[in-house]
Amino acid sequence: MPFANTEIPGRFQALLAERGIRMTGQRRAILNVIETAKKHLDASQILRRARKLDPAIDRSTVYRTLDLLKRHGLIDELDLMHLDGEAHYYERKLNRDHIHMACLRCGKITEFVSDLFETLKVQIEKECGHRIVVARLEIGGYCSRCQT
Amino acid sequence: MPFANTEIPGRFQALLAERGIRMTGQRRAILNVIETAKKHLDASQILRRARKLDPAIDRSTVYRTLDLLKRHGLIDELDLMHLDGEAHYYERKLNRDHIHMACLRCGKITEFVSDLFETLKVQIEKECGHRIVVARLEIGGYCSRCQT
DNA sequence: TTAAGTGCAAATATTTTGCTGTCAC
DNA sequence: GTGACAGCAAAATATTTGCACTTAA
Repeated sequence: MPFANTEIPGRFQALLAERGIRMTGQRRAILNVIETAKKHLDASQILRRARKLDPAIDRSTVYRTLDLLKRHGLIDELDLMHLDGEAHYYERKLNRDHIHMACLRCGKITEFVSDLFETLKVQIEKECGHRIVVARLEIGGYCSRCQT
Repeated sequence: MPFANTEIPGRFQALLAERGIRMTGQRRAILNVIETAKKHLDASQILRRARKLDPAIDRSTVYRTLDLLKRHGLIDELDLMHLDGEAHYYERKLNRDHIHMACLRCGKITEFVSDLFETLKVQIEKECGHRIVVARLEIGGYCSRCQT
């Protein structure tokens, strides 16, 4: 197979290489899972999917890699209102923060970008003299389909 | 501004009584701790303080009471960017949501309210057709004293 | 070569649950 | 009196760590 999925040079790999971070098969698998995920995954789900690419991969490697990516600002950690247990969810950090809304009835997660949110962050930085590194706006409520 | 708490103690008790919730010595102790707290407390800290009022109180009673208060919308659960472990922090829910900003270096938590935040919530409700029950904006960054 | 990374097993941390006896109403 | 609540112990869930072996650079 000329193009195995581990060969897809994702953005993560390039960014980590730039910083001199060592690349391993396990990390490639985990990065691949996160980069191609179509929904928010928690550590267990990432482990399960990564094992399809590299069956021997260990749970602690997943946690260590998530920690690495967090420290390098490549992923965001979400709580999603703890709709389902206390696990954290992870997603690639994009240029723009987005807001997560969790439906308390059906569990659906809706994402949302907002200029007003960006303005709010700037206002906070100005008024408080804080430098914002990460901003997480999570909302719990009822989506349009679940309202009584 | 943080904990601008001008309300009379015992407000929780009154609100719970209104709803026909049974009042026990243990609950009174826990409510008292949360109502008089001057900083955000996690479950273990609440337990420790509540035991000064009622030494036999159990950890599971604390969790069950916190759950009760959450369900009745009397307290908010915070993560505070998981600055110190994975525990949750609790605070009385006030009329107005406030934003929590955690300094990633010194750990200081700063709170503030913002009209723009209120506007943003209204905008989200309108544009997405969601009904917001709880909105949590948590920010990690560096406070004015900790900036390099 | 060798520091960084990994697997494994055990430890920690946080929260939840089953059960039985107790107490607020 | 009775249904809600509490204490206890054990389980469940989520994450971290120590250590010896392996591997990327």
